[in-house]
Amino acid sequence: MAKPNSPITEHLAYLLAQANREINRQLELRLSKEGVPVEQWRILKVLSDGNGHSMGELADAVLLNHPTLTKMIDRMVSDTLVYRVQDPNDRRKVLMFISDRGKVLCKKLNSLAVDQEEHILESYGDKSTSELKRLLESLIDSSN
Amino acid sequence: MAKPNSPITEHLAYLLAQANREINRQLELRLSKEGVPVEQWRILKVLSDGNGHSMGELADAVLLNHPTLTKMIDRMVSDTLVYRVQDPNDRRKVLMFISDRGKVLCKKLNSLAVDQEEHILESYGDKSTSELKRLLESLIDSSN
DNA sequence: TTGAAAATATTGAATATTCAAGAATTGAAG
DNA sequence: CTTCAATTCTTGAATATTCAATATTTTCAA
Repeated sequence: MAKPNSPITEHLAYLLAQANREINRQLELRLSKEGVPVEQWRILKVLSDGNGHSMGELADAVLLNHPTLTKMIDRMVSDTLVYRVQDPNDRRKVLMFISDRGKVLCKKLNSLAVDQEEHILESYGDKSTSELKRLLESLIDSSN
Repeated sequence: MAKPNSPITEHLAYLLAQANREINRQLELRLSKEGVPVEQWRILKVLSDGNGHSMGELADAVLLNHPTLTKMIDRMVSDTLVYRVQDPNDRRKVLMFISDRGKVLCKKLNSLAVDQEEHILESYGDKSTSELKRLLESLIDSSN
């Protein structure tokens, strides 16, 4: 008998891509109110601990390749949202810091993002959301 | 008292992006054995039902914008994996079909993808995987 | 101490994606 | 019928991303 080839919509990789696309689209829509791409919000959020973060560290944290990050940071420096400082302990590294202007923007973006999370909680449910988060974390863990 | 700003790693949007990136990276790695990007595998898989699918339908199914799909299909036509036929019932539409060569390739890709799914099942577990799939489907549903 | 290898970030060329506009066809209202 | 709006797909220009190569600094073994 013929093996019924599972449709693409049943693959985990596809479901993840689809869910990610949809949620990201919604978030993008909100952040566009401030004219900021999702990646820049991530960068600002990571830097908003006030510490310096190297480019490599940042690239990992915000899920961008090094060259892509470099060019995005160039733009953000032009917009005076962040600034570069050479790491005094290891001069190969560049430490990124958030500016005051960046902090102000980040706050606005955070509340837009919180809006979205709340909207998800409403339509999707408290329980499902936290369970999904748990499973995603554990999937990520098990992939390393 | 200060509101502790939740780190980016706790946002659903971030967890989805991270999981998607990782799983996609793994799949990419396997499919690269045949030199095919993930999106092309999706296209072949959708077309492998043997029916004609319009570009709009395909774009939705494989999570690509229209112009991006058009250009990717151009490449696949050059590689004789798929071909275009004008829809006789609505001449605005183009129906895409998979070629014999495309079918052969798709089979090979399917087994590479199955390898990955099995690898995930092993390291992540049967139960978690099906539960995660269920939650993702329901998230996608609730977003429409 | 020196010199080769590793780590870090950036650059430039090649490639891919996106946005806005265009061409062709259909639908449907007057 | 005719015309105008909507649908479908493609194109070209602008933008963004990636790959490979480069420059700089550090590490570490000989």
